[in-house]
Amino acid sequence: MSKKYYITTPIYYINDIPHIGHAYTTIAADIMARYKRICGYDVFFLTGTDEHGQKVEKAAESAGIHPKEHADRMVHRFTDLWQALNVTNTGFIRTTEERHKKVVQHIFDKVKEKGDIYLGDYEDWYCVPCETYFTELQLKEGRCPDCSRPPEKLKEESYFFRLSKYGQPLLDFLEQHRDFVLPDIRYNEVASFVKGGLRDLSVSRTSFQWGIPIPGHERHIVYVWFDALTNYLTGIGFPDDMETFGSFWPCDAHLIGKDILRFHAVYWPAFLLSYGIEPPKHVFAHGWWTIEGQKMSKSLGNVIDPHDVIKTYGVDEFRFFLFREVPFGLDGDFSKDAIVHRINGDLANDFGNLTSRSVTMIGKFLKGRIEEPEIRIGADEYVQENVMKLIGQYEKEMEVFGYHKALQCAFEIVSILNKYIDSEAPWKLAKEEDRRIKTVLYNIWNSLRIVAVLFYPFMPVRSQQIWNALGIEKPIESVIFNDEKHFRTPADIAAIDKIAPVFPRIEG
RNA sequence: GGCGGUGUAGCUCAGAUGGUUAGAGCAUGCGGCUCAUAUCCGCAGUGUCCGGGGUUCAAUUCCCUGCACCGCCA
Repeated sequence: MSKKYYITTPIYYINDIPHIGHAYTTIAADIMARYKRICGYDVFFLTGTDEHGQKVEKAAESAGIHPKEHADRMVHRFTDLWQALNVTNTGFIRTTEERHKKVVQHIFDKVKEKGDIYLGDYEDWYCVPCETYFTELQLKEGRCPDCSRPPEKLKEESYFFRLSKYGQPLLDFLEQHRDFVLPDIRYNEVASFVKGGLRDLSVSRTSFQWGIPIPGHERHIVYVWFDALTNYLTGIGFPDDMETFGSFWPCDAHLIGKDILRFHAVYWPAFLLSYGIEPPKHVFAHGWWTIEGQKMSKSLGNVIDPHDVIKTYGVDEFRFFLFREVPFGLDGDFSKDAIVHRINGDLANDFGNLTSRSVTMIGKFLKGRIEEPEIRIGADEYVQENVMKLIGQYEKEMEVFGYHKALQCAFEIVSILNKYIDSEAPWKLAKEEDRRIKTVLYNIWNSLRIVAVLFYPFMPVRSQQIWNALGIEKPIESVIFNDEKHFRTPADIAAIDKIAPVFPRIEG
């Protein structure tokens, strides 16, 4: 049985227009999925859409259509984007699917039977003109924080999840799984929230109808998080296909934005503990992007459409930028200058130009053939040793979502190769008819082949182009990483000649 | 108000169980090469390592305190 890896993104709210934030999480998951695949894992990569709730109900109503139809119209915004971004998800879940409804109802029932869900009253402040609920604390001097009008107190019958009971179990779990919350700077946040005491959680609503009804009490609709989080179970076949489910659960990683950490790191494991399913292994919370130094917001009109970025700069360039520019987990700023700078500096000048000069030299000086080296000196060994060392570092970083550092390792190799070419000057060796030119270009060819693999999870299309330029025709996505980590004389490759720049400079 | 974090070169950041010249990338200046996408390589820098106090033979690194900013919670 092959090794299994299960990674997820959140399910995105169907009313949202996909932006850079959605793209960020999903690409992050895709990078890991691709990486794990070339490492030999059988990967389940799940994403999807959250399609229930009052806002969807209202949007559909004003459009004069059924909420499901509304969702059907909107879902393509996400699926189209994932296609455009070359995202290789293996599953896609919509919370309006029948299979999901069954799972939510099943879990709800069981947890209720166990006594962890009970019927009570949910009290909140409701601002009629704004049509929004607020908690006592959100009110400003007893008035609506948005419009300053006095809200009404509404009491609604609601089911509650006995979260209060899970404080200690959660603390125990956190204590035993110090790497449950990643990056570790977020761990304390979660632990102190739990230590602060947990209140029971309202998990149903009667104020709207668009959702999953509670069996036997259909006036009640399962409320957002209980419905949404359960998708991670539905997506891999729970409970009908327990064989698949059992092979992928516990989930290796839920990738999320830092805004929904509490739901994933506190509520979700609590639900699972109550039901009796092991919590996931890791929840990784990443940061937020600002745009040209400003918070992204509809009112500022600076929300970025990923399709536009792709059109202007290219898919791989976009994917690359997001993880090269900012350590994964921290906040970052997306700006035109920054992405152009990265493309020109890292990709065109360093990596792209390295590829060009290497390929041209192999074509010009060796007639496009890589042969077994006859002699080898210290400089040649230095390159091999460092490439090996950096591959090892890269692997370690990838294991812990250290994408930023993993890319640094790849660029360290690029830098070593540029220096190597400079110091060994193959064009001189060619003139002098020195046999060592074969050694130098052999090393360069091999290192570049490996670097392309290191870049592959981030830039699948460009990496393939580089492989092709190196005379390798097989699809890079089907490689076994372990087989590529060695220097070797290629047995069967196409003749190597010139290539057009893989990463053209952006002028202006 | 509580808890946690951050404050290091022009910019973005790394770093040391305390100890010789505190680092990287980018930006800047100078030099070199010509295989290459006017690309690459080398050299040169500059820093009161937030302020104050303490521990120590020795602190930017540990402790206390102040200031500033950020995150989570109330």
